[in-house]
Amino acid sequence: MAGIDLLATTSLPQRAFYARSTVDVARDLLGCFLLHRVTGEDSLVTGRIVETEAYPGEGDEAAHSCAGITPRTRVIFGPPGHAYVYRVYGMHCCLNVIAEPGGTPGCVLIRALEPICGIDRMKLRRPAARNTPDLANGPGKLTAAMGIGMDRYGADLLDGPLTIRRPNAPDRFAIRSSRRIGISKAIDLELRFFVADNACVSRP
DNA sequence: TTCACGATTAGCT
DNA sequence: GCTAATCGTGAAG
Repeated sequence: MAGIDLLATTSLPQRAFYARSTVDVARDLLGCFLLHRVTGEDSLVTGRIVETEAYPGEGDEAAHSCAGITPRTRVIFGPPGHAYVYRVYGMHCCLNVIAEPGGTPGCVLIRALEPICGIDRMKLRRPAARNTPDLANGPGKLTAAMGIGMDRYGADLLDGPLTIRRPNAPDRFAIRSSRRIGISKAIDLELRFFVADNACVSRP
């Protein structure tokens, strides 16, 4: 089974992996695997991260943490390696990974996944998807496919139902960058990173 | 209390 | 390419 193989060929990054610059974490998360044990389900759903965006908290007008510590953004100022989940447009959830040492804001938006395990359950949660790449090729799509909701706000990615694992022998792939998508401030910064020529990226 | 606005998606022209 | 759907958040009054 693919799930068992994944646990043998990948490992859980230490806290220090996340306590680095937001841009470094955003680039290094490409090719890593996101695993989720959905409440009420007995097996994991997993996907390979193929697209991310960096939101360095300091000096980035587009970052939510730019507003300072509020009930919604407090987790961004907390220890790294935790999940920042927020709701956009009143209907979709987006998943971020907290980066930088504790106290320094910074997070990485996970924008797209290549579905790996639990594809049948992803399809049930994403009836609008016409094919497998469409299941998680967008920030709102991947949280729906993976069953990730606001109940994962602040979840520790090193210990809990939501984890990220790195390949022990990373395969070589080209990384491309571009401007971030869907924002109106700091639009010139090239802080979006994605795997080149991957069918599951939200846009080439 | 009120109000404007999204780190989006799906469906239609 | 255009737009409706839909509501929490944060800033202003």
